[in-house]
Amino acid sequence: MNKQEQIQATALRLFVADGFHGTPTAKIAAEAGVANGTLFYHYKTKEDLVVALYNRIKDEHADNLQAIISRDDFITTKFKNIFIHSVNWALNNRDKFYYIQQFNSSPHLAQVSAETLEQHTIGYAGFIAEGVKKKLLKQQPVGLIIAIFNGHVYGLYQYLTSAKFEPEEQEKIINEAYEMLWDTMKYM
Amino acid sequence: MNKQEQIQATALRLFVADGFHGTPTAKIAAEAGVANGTLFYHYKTKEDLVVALYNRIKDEHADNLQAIISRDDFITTKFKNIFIHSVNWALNNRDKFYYIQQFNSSPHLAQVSAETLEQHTIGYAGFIAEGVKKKLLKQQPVGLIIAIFNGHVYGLYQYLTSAKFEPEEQEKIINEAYEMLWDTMKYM
Amino acid sequence: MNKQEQIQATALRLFVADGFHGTPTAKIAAEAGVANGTLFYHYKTKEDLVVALYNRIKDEHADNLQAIISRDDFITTKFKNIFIHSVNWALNNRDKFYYIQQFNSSPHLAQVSAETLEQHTIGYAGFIAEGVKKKLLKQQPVGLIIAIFNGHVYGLYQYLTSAKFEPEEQEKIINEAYEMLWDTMKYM
Amino acid sequence: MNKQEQIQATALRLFVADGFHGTPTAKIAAEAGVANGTLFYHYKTKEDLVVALYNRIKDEHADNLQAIISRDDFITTKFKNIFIHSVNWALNNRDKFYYIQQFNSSPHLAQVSAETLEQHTIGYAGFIAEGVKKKLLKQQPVGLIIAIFNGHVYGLYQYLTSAKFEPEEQEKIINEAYEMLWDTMKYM
DNA sequence: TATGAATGAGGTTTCATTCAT
DNA sequence: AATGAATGAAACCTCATTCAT
Repeated sequence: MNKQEQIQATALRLFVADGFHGTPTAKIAAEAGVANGTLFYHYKTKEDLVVALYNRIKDEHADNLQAIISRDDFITTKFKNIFIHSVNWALNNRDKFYYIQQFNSSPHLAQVSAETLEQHTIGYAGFIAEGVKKKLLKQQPVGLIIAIFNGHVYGLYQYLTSAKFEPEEQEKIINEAYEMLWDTMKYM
Repeated sequence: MNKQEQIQATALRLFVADGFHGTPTAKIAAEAGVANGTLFYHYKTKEDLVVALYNRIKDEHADNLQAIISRDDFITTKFKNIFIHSVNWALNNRDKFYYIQQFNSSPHLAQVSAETLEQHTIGYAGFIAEGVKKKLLKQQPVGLIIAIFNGHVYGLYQYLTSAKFEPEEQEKIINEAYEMLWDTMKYM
Repeated sequence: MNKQEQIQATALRLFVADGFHGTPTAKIAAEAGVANGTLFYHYKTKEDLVVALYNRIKDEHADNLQAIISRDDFITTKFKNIFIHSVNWALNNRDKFYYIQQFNSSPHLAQVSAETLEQHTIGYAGFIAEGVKKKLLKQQPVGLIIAIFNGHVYGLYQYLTSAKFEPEEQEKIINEAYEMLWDTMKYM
Repeated sequence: MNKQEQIQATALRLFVADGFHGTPTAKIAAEAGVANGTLFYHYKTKEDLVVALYNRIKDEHADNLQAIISRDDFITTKFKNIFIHSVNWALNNRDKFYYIQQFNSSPHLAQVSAETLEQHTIGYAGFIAEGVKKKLLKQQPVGLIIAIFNGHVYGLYQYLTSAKFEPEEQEKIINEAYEMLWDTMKYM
């Protein structure tokens, strides 16, 4: 892990624990084991670091989804896999998921160009559009379907993290939540 | 509007625009038209102001919902009304809705006692529990239903604010989204 | 002397001794006996302080000259008095005079509007124009005469400060330098 | 142009535009097209670069004057040539001339030994002394004459750079300013 | 109840300089 | 002779908070 990665990993941990503004750059540098100036050698400003971290996580998640979308499965299978994967990714990467939420409801979001934001959902949107076109999904705008899909993931995540569930229990809940989502999404 | 209210109204506007930490107390005071010290006369600390604002908005929203719940309607009607009202409230009070999100995904949340948080959903939870018991809603934990309900509201809100819709168009979308939600929630 | 004046007086002393950039704001505050933040309460930035100091000294000097110009003397007498006064002012306020030089040959000068700069010479320029018109001074552009006048003052100042002269000796040199200047300036 | 010269040329340009302290070494290196470390390979410190640049310019100017002084002309002709040349050099090398002013009114000046400073005027001073001795110039101390001479050059320069003059107009002004200077300097 | 000058701890950022390559 | 990543001291500035009025 090079210094840039050390900085990003430490920043993620601290941002999630204390918030963007609750985390001094000096603390990030210290805990990452680099000098104060090194952080600013790699990121022009603190804001730069915040945004870079966001983009990296988004990219990482988008790449994962892309891998699922590219697989040679039925659309309905893909749809389920995307849901299951998204929820599990969120649960297994709570810091990253929380960071994305935090970032999305902060003024930092304005620093990310609409273009960049769109690219994070591009493969995804194409896939949903196909599902709508083939009348496997409800005849609603792609944007609406994605938004509700994400809301569903978010709601389920909130529930699962509000208490401690056993692995099997958790799996069962996810599957049931998927059935509920499918009731919402399926054509007819 | 007295000075306290001026301060809260200004704080809300600025917090939403620039974030909690992007908004100095001095700026709030200046734009509220009061002296620097006045803010601290009414709120012991900045954090106090942040939390007081959160609680006031939450209370306001909870009171609205309670009014709907208390009406002498069928449960299913109430359910729909709550959804419609929640979405419309969010759309008509974007600053307040955004503020709640922002607050929820920030370390400030820890300042609010679990007790206080619970009180905001108490009437609401009872109503859902009744729906489950009477087999009008899916046989799932109340917490899960509420979480998914909120996720649905949130997803729809995101969609409706991602572009400019005409009033009638918006209303139509909300109704369709409600149908989708109902598909998820209804028993059988 | 209020805090603002303490800050300006200390800043002048330190800027002259160590230069603008060689003088930390923290040092100014400390030696002025005020808190660090107090400096920034009165001057938005360090640059602000630098410019305010410049303007105050310029104003002070311009007021002095104006007093001489306003006296009911012959123009030639005024001319001599202005020269003598300027040189003596420079010698008795070395810090201020040096500060002006330092400022004039620094990028800070660009922060002062042309308008402000002009106001510092306005009474002065009118007086020279009158002398030219009445054929007491050489028939040259007012700007050129002022520039050479200032150059002469500056040159004499440099000489007088290059070594230690006795008061009478100094007075004699100033008078002789005035005669030299007058040879340059007089009509015919 | 080798790397050292690139660095000096870039440094001059940037120092004049932004001041010594307004110009980071990193910027000099970048704009000179060399690596950060290269600057420090050639100059031990930034101060070293600043002083080296000063000395190089001073030497260059002194060499020019020496060439004029060495010519087999009448003293009065030399005197005029030195003045004309000095003004023209300043006008044609505004960056260098400005740099010298800036340096002279900065704490950097203290880094240059008195000895070095003297060497820059040595030939010059001898020539003036001769003029005084031969009663071609006023019977005043050499130092005073040089100081006023320089003040005159400086004043004229200020005037000529305060506005845009046509070449012929400029030449005429310089000649008239010379006549004014000569009125000051000439014996009787 | 309200003010606003004053505070000082602490934050982000800059930048001359070093050093392994 | 040249590089550029890394450094850390120190700079400027912000801002929540206090307090005498």
